[in-house]
Parts: sequence; C-alpha cells; structure tokens
Amino acid sequence: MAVTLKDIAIECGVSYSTVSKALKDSPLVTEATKRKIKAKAEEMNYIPNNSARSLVSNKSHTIGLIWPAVDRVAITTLATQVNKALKQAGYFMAVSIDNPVTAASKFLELRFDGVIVFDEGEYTTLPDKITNNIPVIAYGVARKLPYPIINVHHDWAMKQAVDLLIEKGYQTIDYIGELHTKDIRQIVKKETIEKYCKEKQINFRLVDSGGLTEMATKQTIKEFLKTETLHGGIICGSYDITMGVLHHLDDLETKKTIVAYDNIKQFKSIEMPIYSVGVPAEQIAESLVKHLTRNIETDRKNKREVIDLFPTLQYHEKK
Amino acid sequence: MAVTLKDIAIECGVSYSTVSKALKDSPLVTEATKRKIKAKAEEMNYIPNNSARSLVSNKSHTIGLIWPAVDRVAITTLATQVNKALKQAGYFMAVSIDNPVTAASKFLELRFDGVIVFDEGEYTTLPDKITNNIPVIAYGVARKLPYPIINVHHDWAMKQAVDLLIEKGYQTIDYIGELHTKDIRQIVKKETIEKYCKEKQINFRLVDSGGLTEMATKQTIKEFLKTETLHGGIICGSYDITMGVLHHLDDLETKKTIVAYDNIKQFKSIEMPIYSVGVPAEQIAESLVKHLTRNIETDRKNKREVIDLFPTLQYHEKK
DNA sequence: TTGTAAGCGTTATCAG
DNA sequence: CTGATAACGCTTACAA
Repeated sequence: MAVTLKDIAIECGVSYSTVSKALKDSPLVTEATKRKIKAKAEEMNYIPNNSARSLVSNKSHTIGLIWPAVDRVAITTLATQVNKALKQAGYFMAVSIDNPVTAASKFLELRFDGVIVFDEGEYTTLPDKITNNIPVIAYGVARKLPYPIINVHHDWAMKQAVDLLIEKGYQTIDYIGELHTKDIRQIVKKETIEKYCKEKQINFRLVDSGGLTEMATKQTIKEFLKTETLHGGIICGSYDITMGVLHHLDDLETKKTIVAYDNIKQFKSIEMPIYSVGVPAEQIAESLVKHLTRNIETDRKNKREVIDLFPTLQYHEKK
Repeated sequence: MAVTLKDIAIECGVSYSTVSKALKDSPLVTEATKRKIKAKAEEMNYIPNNSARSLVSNKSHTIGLIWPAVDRVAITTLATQVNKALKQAGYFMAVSIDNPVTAASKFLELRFDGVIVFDEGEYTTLPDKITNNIPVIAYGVARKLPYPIINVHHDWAMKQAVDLLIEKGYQTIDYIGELHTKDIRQIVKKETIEKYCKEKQINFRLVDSGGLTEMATKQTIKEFLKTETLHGGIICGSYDITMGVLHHLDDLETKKTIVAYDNIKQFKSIEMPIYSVGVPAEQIAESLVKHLTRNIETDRKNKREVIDLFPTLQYHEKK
C-alpha cells in the first residue's frame, strides 16, 4: 500500500508526529531533521492521505463545481477561469457533470469545502438538506435562493445593446435568442428587450434561435431566412447563438451591426467586427471564488444574498 | 457539525456499529431495528463521511477524469457517456480540467479509486510516481505507455473513408484536418490518408484545418477557398472540423460526399446527408469503464496494454 | 441479534 | 525540539 507517515518515521528513526510536523514546515522541528525527513519523503514518494487529513481537520481544500450542461463554449471559458482562480486561492476544483443534486450530495460525502453551481433555474436548485451543510455559491440570475448568487445583470446588458443600436440610427431591432425556455437568463433578456424597446419607442422583433447552441441556431435561422429577412441592428442572446447567426451573414458583414451577449475572448477571433456586452469571465470567476472562499474561511452560513455584476460593452474590430 | 453514526445511535438507543450495519442493509440486523434506524437517519439528514469510510476501506467509489481540453464537442459527448457508464458501475465521476499531473496528484491525495485520462500525447502522460499508485486508463491512440490505453484505430477509419469515396467514383480525395500538430491522433489520420491513397493510386490533397475547433477550421477554410476549390470527395478529421467546413458548403450539399471522423449523435442533426466513421461514444465509454473497474476490483497493477476499438462507417440521412 | 473494540492515517495537544 | 497519545467517523472482526 501507499507510504504513510509511519513508514517515513521508521526509515528516519523518528516518531511519526515529528514527520507530520516536518512535512508541514513547522518551526517546532530542527532544520536538519526537516531536511532529512523531507528528502526521505520525496525518495519514498510519499503522498499525503487527504481522507485522514480531512477527517481530523475538516478541510479538503477542494471545491466542487456543478456543471450539468457541459457543452456551451461561453461556460467552458468561465469554468477554466474558475479553476484558475480557485487554484490561486489554494483550492483544487473538481467538476461534476452529473445532475445537480447527485453531484452536490456526493461533494458533501467527499467533504469538499464548498460548492459552485452554474445556475440554470429550477433544475439546478439545491435543497436545504444540502445547502445547510456546505457553503454554496451560484452563478446566474438573481432569484429566490437560500444561498448567495452572483447576479449578472442581463437586463442592463440588453439596455446597453438597444441604446447602442438606437444611437447608430437603426429603426428596428432584431433580437435573436432562445424564446421558449424556462431558463431565467434567457427570459430576462427577452423581456428586457420587449419592455425597453417599447419604452424607447423603437420597433423590435423577437426571433427564436431554437436553442442555446450554435447548431440549433444555425438551423432555426436558416428556416427563418427562407421567408423573412433580418434587419440591420441585431442583438444576439449569447456567443453560441451569435456563431449560429453569423453562419448566414458572411456576405453582409458591413451592412449590419451585431451586439452579442457574453464576454469571452473568443469574440476577438470572429471574422467580422462585432460588439459584445457582458461581464468578462475572469471577473465572474474572481467574484465567485472571492465570495465562496470568504464564506468558507469564516464559516459563515449560507444565506440569501445577491452579488451584482454589471456588463460592459466592448467593440471587437474585424480580425 | 454534521450528523454522525454516533448521533443516530444515541437517538435510537443502540450502539453505533449497529447503526453502521443497519445503514448498509446488513443481514446481521433485524428488519425492525433497521427500519427504525434508517428512518432516524433520514430524519436527521445523515450524510456519510467518505473520508472516514475511505480511510478504513481504502475505497472512495470515485473516479477522476483528466480532461484538460474541455472545449471540443466530440469529447463532451464522450465525457457524458463515461459519467453515465461509471454511475451504472457504482462510481462517481469527478472531472479535473487542470493540467494532467496536478489533477492526477490530487486524485491520488483524495484517494480516488482510479483515473481516466483523455490522452493527447506527451503533455498528458502521467509519471510512474503516480501510475504506480492508482489504476489508470487512457483514451487515445496506441503509444508506449506504462498503463492501459483504449486505442481507436484511426488508420482503419481513414481507410474505410477512402474506400467509400473510391467506390463512389471520386477521382481525387480532399482530406481536411489538423496537419501541423503533435497530437498523435491527427498524425495517424493524416499519414494513413497519404499512404493508403498512394497504395490505392488515387489522387489526394491534404488541406489544413488550422486547428481542431470549428472556429479555427471555419477561418482557415475560408482563406483556402479564396484561391482553391474543394473536390467532391471530402474526408474531415473530426466532428468539429466538419462543422467548420460545412459552414462554406451550404449550397453544394448534394454535389459532394463528406466522410467525417468521429461518431457522435450530433451528426444526426446536420442539415445535409453525411457519412461518419468512428467508434460510438457509448462504446468507448463502456470499454474505458469496463477495463478500469476490472483493474480496480481485482487490484491489478497498471501495465502496458492496448485495447483495440475498430471504427465503423455510418450514413446519416439529410435531417 | 447486538455491542465492544481495534485500527485506518492524520493532526494537535501536551509531556518530556 | 521531540515523542506519546487522543481524536476525527467509520468498518469489521469478535465477544456477549
């Protein structure tokens, strides 16, 4: 079996509690013994047993990320950033693509220190049974939740988009997004467009993307274009939707203005100039990690709390 | 703190070992006591402590998946299938998108039962230090590795693709794939096309996709098409590459035959008829899980072993 | 059928 | 500075 503290202790002729201290660089051990012990540990390929550690210290230095919809590019970027931010904060990130309750339960059993959920509405809500026992933070749109959520102001984003298009002189705005869904983020975007355009007294049209993925959009928009035509001012509900729409717009490049929701670096590699409005993934990641680790380290109980993040508009030149 | 076996024992007026047994449905406990204990455990929201369990049993019933390149659709599908297969086999899957050695080391510390690596060549090779201590299985292309690898015969796939196009009467074959790479899978595909086409005395051309993602392909092929034109028989190196190529082929649908590598259900939703050649994700997943769990459960040492999987050709009608 | 007790690999407290 | 030792929550002989 694996090498334990005891094995090292025997090899070094010291007690295993000394080994424990030495490996943690405790000031209670001479430099000389420390060196000897560390060398031996390295040589014997000692791997600490997290189960034993966590049993006594109640810490695993591991955070679980719940990410059921693993196939959207924008979220991929966010996950990568969260991994990076957690690492910097001294935590390891373990992802589950299983259903949220299963994943969270297992994270609890594994005695992870905290949980991050990519919230998508009801489906991803964690029960009290779980959230009473482990610090949780969600990323999504503000809704009634007994744990904190990072709230990206999709409404704010949409308003900025509309304002920009008005300023550019467009008479009608086409919003392309997922229209038939229970995902609050999508609902907020759609409804904001509706309300705000009415308020600003500008014509608008809601065009269904048929889903959130590039492929769904590509197909749905293809059908749409058989009988209709897109106006010049276009707002796309997400990066993936934008990609699906762009599929059909190659030759129209300069005639239209596209404002896309999301804020990820991939926009920079798009073959036409484009505006995007969103909160940069790094910033979301940082915020998630900051709040979660604070709650862990001060072992604060989960409670309803909304952390607001405001999208900004960016222009990406033609590549 | 969390509820423990002891807490339940006290509430029920029994010893905690009885509780332990009852919750595992041991035949050594009366049905009546079992019922009482189980009800109490439920009521008190007992969550077993995996650290304690794993400390004594040396089992965590958790498998780590190492998946550094989280952004390719074909792999997403495989990951989902692996999760499903592991679940069925009684294991929980925890994913790391961190670098392979970091991820594997942490999996070891967490005393996971095994590790699956999506192998991509040197970068994803795990050192002996790790593989000597935990069952590992890789998914990729056969190469010298001290642990088992599921080997998908990319060469076989390419040969079938070429045969099909020859049979269909094409005089020249265009292979579109990542040409400049160290990823063995891509190299094998490219080189097989080269050799096999020469052998069959048919003209061929290697067209660079500029990467493995849809976006890279889309852009590179756009440039390509400014000066060149694609022949009628096309082989694409992957699903994502296919999507990037299709971007430019909308109106040519019926005139060309495309054979794409990979075998995932997404091909079914493509807007033109297409052939795909590959091993279905379910089958790869099943094979990975079968071999890994066998090695875990018989605690067999890792050793060089290549498990061959042969791609099959499939036709997907126009959607 | 139930209870007792040893032990899994650590950390942390307290004596030496 | 170093070494015993209790404790973490659980499983599993073995004893009652």
